[in-house]
Amino acid sequence: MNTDRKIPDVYGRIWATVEKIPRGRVSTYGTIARLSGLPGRARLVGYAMFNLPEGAGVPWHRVVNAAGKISLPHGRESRRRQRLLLEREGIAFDGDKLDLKTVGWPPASFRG
DNA sequence: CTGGTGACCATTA
DNA sequence: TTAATGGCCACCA
Repeated sequence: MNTDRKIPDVYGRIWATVEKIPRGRVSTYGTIARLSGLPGRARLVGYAMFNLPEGAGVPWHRVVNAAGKISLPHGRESRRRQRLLLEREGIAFDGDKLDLKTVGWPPASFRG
């Protein structure tokens, strides 16, 4: 394969995990990191999202922080777009945050 | 090499 | 509840 790739394949692994988030659900940076085999590297997931090319087909909007809030800074266009895309999928917001217990993925009942 | 930054998170107080 | 702290690691000047 490609032994002299410039982009770390962890990016591709992270993006592949994000693609698994079903419509109407959200996951967190830490969870994506863990499911990608990169426990404790939540910041790397944020970095991978930041460097995500547009039109890649990755549902980046379904990734929020552990507090259940959109992590993009205020005033940024993509922040408003993320909220819009989530509400479009039927996700309800209470102020700035959503309920991870309800719309979080994987669901809490995953275990067992 | 060093130091700063960031779409993070768990712990502690 | 908020705030501070340490850990994490790719990238850049």
